[in-house]
Amino acid sequence: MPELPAVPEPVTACAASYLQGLNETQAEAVRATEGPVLVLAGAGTGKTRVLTTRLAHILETGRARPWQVLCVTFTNKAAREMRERVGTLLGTSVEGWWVGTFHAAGARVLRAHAELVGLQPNFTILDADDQTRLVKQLAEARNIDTKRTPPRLIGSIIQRWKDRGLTPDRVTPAEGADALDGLALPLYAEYQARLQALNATDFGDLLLHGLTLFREHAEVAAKYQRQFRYVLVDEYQDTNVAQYLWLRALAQGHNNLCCVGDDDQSIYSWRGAEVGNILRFERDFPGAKVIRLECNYRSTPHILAAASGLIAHNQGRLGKTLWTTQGEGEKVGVRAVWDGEDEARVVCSEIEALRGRGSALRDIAVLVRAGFQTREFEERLITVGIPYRIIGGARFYERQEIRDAIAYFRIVVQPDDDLAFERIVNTPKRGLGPASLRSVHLLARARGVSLTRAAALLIESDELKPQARATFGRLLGDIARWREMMARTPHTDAARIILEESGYTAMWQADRSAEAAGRLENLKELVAALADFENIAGFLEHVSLVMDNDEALGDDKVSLMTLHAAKGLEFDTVFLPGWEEGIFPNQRSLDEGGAASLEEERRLAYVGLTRARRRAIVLYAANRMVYGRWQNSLPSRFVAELPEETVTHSAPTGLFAAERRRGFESSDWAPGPAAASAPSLMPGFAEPRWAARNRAPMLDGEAVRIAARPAPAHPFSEGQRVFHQKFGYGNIRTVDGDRLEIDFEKSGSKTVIHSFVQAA
DNA sequence: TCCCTCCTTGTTTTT
DNA sequence: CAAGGAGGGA
Repeated sequence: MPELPAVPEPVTACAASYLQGLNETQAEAVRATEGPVLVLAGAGTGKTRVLTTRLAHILETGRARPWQVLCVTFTNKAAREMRERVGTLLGTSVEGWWVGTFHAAGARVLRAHAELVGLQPNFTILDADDQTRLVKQLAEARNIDTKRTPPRLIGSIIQRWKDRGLTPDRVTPAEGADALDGLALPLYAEYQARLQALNATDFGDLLLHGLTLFREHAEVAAKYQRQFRYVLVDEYQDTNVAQYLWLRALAQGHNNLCCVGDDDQSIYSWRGAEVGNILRFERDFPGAKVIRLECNYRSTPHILAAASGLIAHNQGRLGKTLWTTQGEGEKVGVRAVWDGEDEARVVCSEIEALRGRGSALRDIAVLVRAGFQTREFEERLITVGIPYRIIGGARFYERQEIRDAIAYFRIVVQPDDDLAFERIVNTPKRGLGPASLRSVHLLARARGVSLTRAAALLIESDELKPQARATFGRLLGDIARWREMMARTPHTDAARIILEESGYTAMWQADRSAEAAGRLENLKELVAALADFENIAGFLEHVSLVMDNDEALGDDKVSLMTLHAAKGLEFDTVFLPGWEEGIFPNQRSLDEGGAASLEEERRLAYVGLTRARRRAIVLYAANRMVYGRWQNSLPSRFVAELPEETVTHSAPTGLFAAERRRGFESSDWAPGPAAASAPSLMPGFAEPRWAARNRAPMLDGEAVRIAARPAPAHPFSEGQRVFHQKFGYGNIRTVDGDRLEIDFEKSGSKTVIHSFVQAA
């Protein structure tokens, strides 16, 4: 560890109470209210604290009233935290304040002036799924081969333009001609026209329309510029061009813009974030004050030095020197393993060891580069019976059943919602196939009316086959009836009745697949969630903007997630598996973005390391199954970039012979002699048949722990039928203590711990 | 309309 | 290898 600067003096005398406990730099960032300020906040330096205190300070000192401060973050989670902390700090409710996500603030501005950009104030906000379906329709109408040019790709190109603040008319002809051979730009224009016709926006529009609004209606821009005396921004390194322009437009009046961020944690360039925004801040806002928060309150010196040494390999950065007052702690473990299975085994036995020493599982995380890597860990965790949760993945409202249910609510509240209509018209199956729908579409297009309207017209005619006609009639009748019911029935009841009468619930009840039970659970949860809202319309209003799936971190479980999902979180112990060339840094990323992408991958590694409070363990495997093929892998270049004095290497004998010259064996991770000679100590686990000879020896006495595990009482017995979240239904073949061998109907025979199954 | 088979394609993802 | 989509056949 390099020499440490002096411990910052805590702010005490004469300071307002909310400044208590801040260090001098943090307090400076709070007090520097006037003019543009960039707070470069390294990982774990208390940036949220600074931001919330700053807001409190502005209000407490009477510099502004609550509605005169705009405070934006990226995620609902961050926004929620901000609101809670400010509320606590000031002892007031923050209801109605401008504290929220970019998109929520954007929507709020837009709702107030929707007509000025050709929308009605009650416009709907579409999500990614709706967008893609819309793009697909438009592409098909143009006879574009959607197999060769996937709608998703077109959608993402449109999204990137929006990220850059470009409406179709502002995309340069050259660029337009370039994108998908000139296909994308006209589709973008059509897409925007279609959204307008649907009275809908996508997420990008919430800001993009705002830009148009400010540009074309100076009086509106001026109103907000006057109103927002202070503008505060979190995670500034993640802003895209549109957000930058939007902020700049709003902050222009008083020029009191405070952006907090860390260029070293910029990991979202691939979705439009511009590191340039933060790097350029001083040029964009002349006279800007830059304050660096460099005192880290989270990690041990070794972890910090490892992360700092690694990130120092990046060129384009503003540079910070993080330091801490904490005592030494453990070095970062760097551990070589044989293959992915071995990796999962090693991590899990370490977790068991930590648990044995009194660590809570909630303080442990496994952070991977890509989602698929969690699978091996899941399997192993299930096998040894360690509870875990996966953070990220499919969000609650993105699940099929939730989206279907919401589409039902949407069509009832707003019968002209074509996207909702299409979604539910034949779900559950009613026999309304593409053939009958085609006539509805044709009529809708010809008359310029919504699909619901068109269907209503059609059933008055003999256009349709009698059966389709009757079915449409029934559906439209149902929708009208539900609509009426909503007016006089408590909305949670109404929701449940809609899902039942539509046959949607029954559809899943009849489904024998493994997920059906879970989906019904989710539907129940959805109905329960409705209780938090005044009515269904209010719920729909919020659902697209503020429904996330943050599983409470409260339960005592190990967390599994991607490095991206880990940003902003911290854990005592962090496992960082898969540090191999090709996986991390990710090959695809490198191929696409070259040197810039390598730097972003490195920042990702930096984010990963700095999540750890006390322990970080990096792992890499000698062999990895990639797309069903075994291949040898090389340790990630990032491994070599960790300063030697901050890490402890270890590898089982025989692995990575070349690296051993760098002193791999002299390590406290190395297996003891007993383990080294006991490859057969692996009850129940198949040797990789292709390499049994070289198998890495058993480590950490894991076999002993498995054998010695006591068998707690549980209610399961042989032959019993059970249900498992992941594997579905099955019958218990044998019971071995707390381990059950189960023949699953869908997934074959698996050994699982009893706590993961329930009686079926 | 449904089911089966073949083929393609495999990062990260908020709002 | 595994999953999801598309297309063909019954």
